[in-house]
This record gives sequence, structure tokens and C-alpha cells, in this order.
Amino acid sequence: MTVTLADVAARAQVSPATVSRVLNGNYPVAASTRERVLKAVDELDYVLNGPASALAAATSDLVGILVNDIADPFFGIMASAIQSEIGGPGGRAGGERLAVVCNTGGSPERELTYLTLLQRQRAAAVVLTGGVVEDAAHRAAMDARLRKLTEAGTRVVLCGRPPAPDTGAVALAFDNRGGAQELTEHLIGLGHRRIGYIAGPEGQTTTRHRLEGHRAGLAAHGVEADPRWVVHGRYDRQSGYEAALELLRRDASLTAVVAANDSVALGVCAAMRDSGLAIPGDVSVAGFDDLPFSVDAVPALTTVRVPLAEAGARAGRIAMGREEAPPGGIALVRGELMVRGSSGVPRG
Amino acid sequence: MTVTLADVAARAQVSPATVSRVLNGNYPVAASTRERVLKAVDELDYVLNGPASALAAATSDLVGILVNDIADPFFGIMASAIQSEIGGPGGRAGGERLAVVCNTGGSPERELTYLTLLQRQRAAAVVLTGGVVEDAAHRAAMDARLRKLTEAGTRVVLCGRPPAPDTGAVALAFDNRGGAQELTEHLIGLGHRRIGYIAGPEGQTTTRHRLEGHRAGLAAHGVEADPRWVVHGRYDRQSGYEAALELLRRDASLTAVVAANDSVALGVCAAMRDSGLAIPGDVSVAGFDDLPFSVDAVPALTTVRVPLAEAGARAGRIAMGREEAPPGGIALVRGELMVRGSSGVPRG
DNA sequence: TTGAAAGCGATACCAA
DNA sequence: TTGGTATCGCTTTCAA
Repeated sequence: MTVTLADVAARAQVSPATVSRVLNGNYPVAASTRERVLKAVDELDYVLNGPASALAAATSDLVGILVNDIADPFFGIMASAIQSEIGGPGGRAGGERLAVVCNTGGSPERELTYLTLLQRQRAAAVVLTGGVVEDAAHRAAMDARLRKLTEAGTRVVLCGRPPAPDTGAVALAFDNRGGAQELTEHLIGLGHRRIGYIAGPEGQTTTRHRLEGHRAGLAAHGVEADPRWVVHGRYDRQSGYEAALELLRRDASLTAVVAANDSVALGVCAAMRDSGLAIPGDVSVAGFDDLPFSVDAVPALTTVRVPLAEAGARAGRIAMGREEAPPGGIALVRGELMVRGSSGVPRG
Repeated sequence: MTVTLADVAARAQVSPATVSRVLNGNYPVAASTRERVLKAVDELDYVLNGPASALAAATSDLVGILVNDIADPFFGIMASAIQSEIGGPGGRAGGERLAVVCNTGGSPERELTYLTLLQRQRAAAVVLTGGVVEDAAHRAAMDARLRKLTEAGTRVVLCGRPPAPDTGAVALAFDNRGGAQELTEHLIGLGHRRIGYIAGPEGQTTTRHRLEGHRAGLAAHGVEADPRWVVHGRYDRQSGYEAALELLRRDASLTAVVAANDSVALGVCAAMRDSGLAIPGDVSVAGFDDLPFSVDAVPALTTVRVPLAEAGARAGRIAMGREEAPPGGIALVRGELMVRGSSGVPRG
């Protein structure tokens, strides 16, 4: 029915072993035989059986990418960067690896389940992106799974989350604290003194680190830090919308708002518009290099550029083993934060 | 070394066949034995070998999703919708399927290569999204590949591209013409008469259909259609930026611009800002339900809602065989267009 | 309801 | 440089 390696071998009048060698190209084969084999492959329109070869070779050409939600442009860019790095068709590496994108939705259980599924597939590598819930039990479970993976020969990269010592996973951390602090100081530099902050979900690493950075920024300049000026929410637009209204309800005299990520910031914009709060012409936005819409869709802006896609790309490189783990196992990369500050605005 | 099914069988004191049955759950097994097996699985921390089982069963639990670029929010949303539909962990289906996301970058060759790679993996289903190059040779090659796939038992869905008769693939078409016409008429309804149009890459189905719809809209209302008011570009932000400038260079008296998709429209916004063209307060934007940023990031807008994610979800459903192909093999869904019109604006 | 055993289709080691 | 072949780990008849 379907064409197998043996069929090709028969047609080319060689052994299956030889065909395999030609196909994998990692073994010396006479030019003439190679010719014949390739011709047979072509004539029979032969397609290798992935599972069979993965079974025999004990490794597949699948690379897992865990993201919070692939519909979020942030993770889309990460996934895209990693993909071009691992080199499927069109990738610079020229390999033939396929990217398995897994939406965890931030759920610890799903995260674990996906890791098991990827282990089941004997994935060549797994890249975990974004923050993680700070929970001892979950962390232990994760570490166990990660260790299993690396022991089974899968390369594991933590991209934007804390290192996991003794698991064999390589970590590529983002400097969430530093990024947050820098951005808050940017607003302070613009003259703001009453700055609201919309944080991510409580209990997540990124949430905590960014908030710490924000506070550090305020402290460094002796700026007031009213606890009522901090609201927690999810990392999405709707949450940003609601949080912005809540902030203004608590204190309408705020002159700037820091949103924990771009999607949240867009929600803030929407809230200000819908609630009849004018968006001033001299609004200032500080965001990523990589989420162009956040920067370009709002007029009259100021940008603090924060390279990020490069982090994803680098993670891919590490996943594929083309780069060693950086000294200490960690590389610091600029964070993934966005600040939205409006001069002299909103008063409800 | 690694735990196998046999190990579990030994520990549970049953045959491998029984363990397999328990794990797959599609076969009657005594409750007591099942207990023992599951206990053994747990104790040994056994993880099924995917490739082995795929080889034996001649099918995998991988679902391929071909997109232009996963970094584009449009495709991110599509991929996300399809994923939740095919039911990995957390999906409603509760299955254990993994999504393989493939970035084609619009390249016909990559498209073909990826299809081969997915065939190699014995993918359970493949969903192709977005438009396709209108080229006889490529079409023939694609059809051949698609036929191979369906013959091998892979379910194939064309989502947003023309049907491919006799390939066994199910098509879920977007009404690009209708959507474009509707949106252009929306602008006409707002009083615009000098409307620019930024089209996608020449030679693609979506490009042609949308442009046709736009022209039909103009014609239906006797509105002028100056050929100079149409510029072609890529479906990305930068292209929109350049095209907008080009349009205004050609004719600064335009009062509205239709962009062939959201990313392009964002580029238009940026161009207007950078070139010092004021963005009026009463700008009107018509876009998707699903790309919130395009709608929310621009103040004072009017929206024409065009459902789209539902198409992706439906594609997933069809891919998984939970829904039959609609009558005639085609379902029409609202298009994926965005209009950006500005009243009484830009003059350079 | 359970077991025995024959594949599934490549890979890679050992010879030649 | 090439061939023979055991092996990978699971699924699935066929019997019992």
C-alpha cells in the first residue's frame, strides 16, 4: 500500500541500510549508488515514516514550545523567533524540525501535561516561555518532569522564567526587575509623581519581579508608593481595561499608569477612551521593539526600546545545542514590560 | 533504562496487550486488572512511547497547522482557536493531540515541504490557513500532496483558501469578496468618495478576491475607481506604512484608505503619524472581532465587526471529524478585512 | 476477559 | 563502501 524504505531499496537494487544512509546523509555512500537511490525515491514518491525512524533512532525532530497563549502577539513573536532558529523549512539551519506549540493558558497542570506529552513524543528539545506560578508543589513537580526530559536526552530551555537547578535545563532569564525599574524611572523622568501600576496575576514570578522593579524605581527617587495604586489582574487586555477603571476609581489624580505588559496596556487605552477620559496628544508609551502595534497604534509617543525577539531566537539556538549555556547558566535579557504614562491626564 | 510497556506489564502481572488496552481504553478490561495496571504505571512513572505507538497504529496524535507567520496576531488567533478545538490538554475535547505550527512565510515551496514533513509524521489532520498563490504549477503540486495526505488517512482542511476538488480536502472559505465590499460600502456610507486601497501581494487568492469586492463596492454606488488609488504590498505593517505614503504621494486628496488586513492598517496609522499627517479624532476603523488591538488602540473609532475566530474553531472541528463537510463542500464565513478611513483627512 | 505473537518501518551494529 | 539483521516499543489479530 504505502511505499516503504524496502520498496525503494528493491527498486534501486541496494539494501535498506544503504537507502537509509543516503536519506540521512551522515554516512559515506558512493555517488553512483546515491544517484540510483534518489532516483528510486523520486519515482516511487517515497516519504519517510517519521514514527518508525523516531522509534529506531530513539529521537524525533519535534521541538516543543510552551506558551501561555499563542494568540497573544508576545508569544507569537517568541514562537516565531524560536521556529526560525530551530530551522524547519526556510529556517536558516535548514533542518527539518517541526515546532509543537502548546498553549498552557498559564495553568500549572496543563504545563505538566504538555511536558509529559512532549516526553512521550521523544521531543528533541523543549522551550518553556513566560513566567511560572510560584508554588512549591508545582515547582517540585515541574523539576521532576524537567529532569526526566533531560535525562531522556531532550534539551530543555527555560526562556523568561527562573532557572531550575539540577534539572539539566538551561535558563535564559529576562531582567524583569531591571526592566520595570528602568521604565518606571522613565516616567519619573517625565515628571510623574503619582503613578499607578497594573500588575499581573498574583503568585507568578514575572508579576513579582516586575512589581519589585517598579517599587525600586519609585524608591530610588523618593517617589510616593501608595498601596492603593497597585492593582492585580491577568495578562490580557480585558484585565487591563478593568484594572484601569479600578485604579481611577481609587484615585482619579493619577497622572500615569504602568501596565505589566502590552496587552494590558491596550486595555488601559480602551478604558480611557470608553470612560470618556481624553487621551492626550502627548501620551508616552514605552514598550518592546517587537510588539509594533503597541508603539505605532498610539499617536505621539515616546519609546523605550527593549529587544526581545532576540531572546526567543537565542533560546532556540540553545535548544538546538548550537550555543552553550552562558556562564552561570543564566543570561539576562531586557524585560518584557510596557509603560503607559500620560502627562497631566486622567481625571474622571 | 527507560520504562517500557513490558515493564509495566511485568509489574502488574499481565500481558503487554492488556496494558495497551488499559492505556487506550477502547477495549474491555476487568476493573481489577485495570487498577493493577494503572498502579504499576504510576509507580514506574511510565510514559508511553509516542513514535512506537504511532508506528504500530499507523497514525499519530499530531495536527499540523500551516500559517503564514505565527507572529502575526491574525494567525495566532487562528492557531489558538484550532488548538482549543482539537483538544490538547485543557481543550474541550480532552484529547491529547499536539499542534504542529508551521510558518510558511507565504512561500509555495515551504508550503509543500511542510506538507511532506507532516505526511512523514503521519499527522492525524492538517489545517491550511490563509490565501494561496494563484499559480497553475503550484496548485497542481499542492493538490497532489493533499491527495496523498488524505489517502494516507490524514484529514485535511483548507481554511480561508479556495477548495481543492478531488483531493479529499474539506474547504472552509472566507467570503473575502463580500467582506471587502461591505467594508468599502461602509466607508461610502460615511460619505467618502475618494478611497485608497492597499492590496496584498499580487497573485494571491485573497488579494484578488478582496480587491474585487472593493471594486464591486465602489461600482455599486457609482463611486470613482481611479487605478492610481490602488497599491499592492505585503500583508505586514511595514508594507502598509510604505503603501500609505505612496498613496498619498500619488493623490493627497484621498479621504479614506482601505487596508487589506489589520497589520497593514497599523502601518498606515504609523505612516500618517510619522509623516506629520494629523490623525483626526473621528477616524473610523472597521476590523475584526478578533484583533482587539487594531480596534482599541486607535481612539474614537467606529467598528464593523467581522467574526473570524469562529472560522478557525470550525476548521478544528472539521479537522477532527466532528463535523461533516458543509453542503457543497464550502462554508462561507465573513472575511478578514480591515478598513481604515479618516474623514476629511490627510493632505500632505 | 486475557495472552501469545506477528508485524509496523526504519536504524545501526557487525561483517564482508 | 555495502549488506544482513537484530532491535526499537507498541498495537492488534487470533486463540484460549
